[in-house]
Amino acid sequence: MSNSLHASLATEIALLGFPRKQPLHGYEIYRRLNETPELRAVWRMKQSRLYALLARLEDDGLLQATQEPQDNRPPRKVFHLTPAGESAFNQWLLEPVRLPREMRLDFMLKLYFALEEESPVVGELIRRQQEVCAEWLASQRDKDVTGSAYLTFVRRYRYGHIESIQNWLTALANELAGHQNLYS
Amino acid sequence: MSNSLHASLATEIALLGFPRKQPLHGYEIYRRLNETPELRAVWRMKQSRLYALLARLEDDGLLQATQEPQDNRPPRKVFHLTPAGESAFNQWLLEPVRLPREMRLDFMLKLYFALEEESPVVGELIRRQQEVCAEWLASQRDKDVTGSAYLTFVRRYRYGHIESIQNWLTALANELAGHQNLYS
DNA sequence: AGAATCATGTAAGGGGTTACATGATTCG
DNA sequence: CGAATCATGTAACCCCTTACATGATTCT
Repeated sequence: MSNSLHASLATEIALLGFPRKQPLHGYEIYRRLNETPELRAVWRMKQSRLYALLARLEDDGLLQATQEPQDNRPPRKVFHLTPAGESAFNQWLLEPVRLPREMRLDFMLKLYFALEEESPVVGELIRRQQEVCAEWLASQRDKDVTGSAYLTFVRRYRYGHIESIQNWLTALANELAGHQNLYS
Repeated sequence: MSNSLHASLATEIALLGFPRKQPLHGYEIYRRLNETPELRAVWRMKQSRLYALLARLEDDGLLQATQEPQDNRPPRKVFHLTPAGESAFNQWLLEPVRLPREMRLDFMLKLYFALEEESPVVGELIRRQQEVCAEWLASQRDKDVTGSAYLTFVRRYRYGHIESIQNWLTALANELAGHQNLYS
């Protein structure tokens, strides 16, 4: 672990979701990322990029690696979460995104891993995101309504985007309240 | 102009919108960016970044600079569009964005400068963007509807976002059809 | 025999962010 | 007298993308 921590835009924390149940080596994480249709639909990454991110997470003390030698193959670097990694992941998982544009990737990743957790987790994530979403709408409303036609257009665009997020979250919450078989 | 052109994500082409009516020096462009409420609402930039972008546009042959000496001040670098710059800007202005997430910044910049042009321009931009938007919806519909609940959620999120863009574009087109006084 | 799989990376290049440099003038 | 304005940038740092490197094994 270097002493200057990477403040990181934090999307990469999602990678901790893979080795959190059992330790995994980099290549295995790569395969899961690329072979899980759910993940491929939202997050694509080149192999070299994945290795770079894993190295950074290790450098930040969230992952720890142990070498596992093999016959006739390069040795595997098996990653497991440190206590710091575990708590960073758990915090990330329930932390709503702070900007609408982060819904597309960051929130979808949270949702993916939250669905793998025990039942209260997804519900809590959605509830918190709904709160933040309501704040977005409120702060749009608070804005000076005067201004040029152009500013009105921009405001209306943002308002519409937030509303569509809100509706989606509501539908999501309703559906999850009824069902358990989420991967049917 | 260097011979290896910057392929550039092209948002910076928007900067050509400033010196396209009369030549301007960098500091003047900086002031307009930061003092126009319309622009501040969508695009914020540090001074050093602006100068770097202007240098790149010059390097790409879209701007040309002439020194204008002053008394007791550093000389101004006055930028004017080259023919290549003019055609790049005009093409950019009518070119719809290719991804929903580019609406927020890129499209809003196109809209801003399109509203400064002669009347057919905005209408044409919106029309073209509506076409692309319809393609987005169609390609969402074409996608395999089978898959996990998670994939259904993701698809619905995207669909909702595109619909909200579509509705906004429609309202915009209607409003612009009726009025001229856009900066009332 | 050639391609894909396994399993790691490094190197080069580009872009963005933040902080800092300079030095006169005008405003409060 | 200190702060903001005018008018340029440079330097250091980090991040991301793309291409390339290695070398054995198993599949077609």
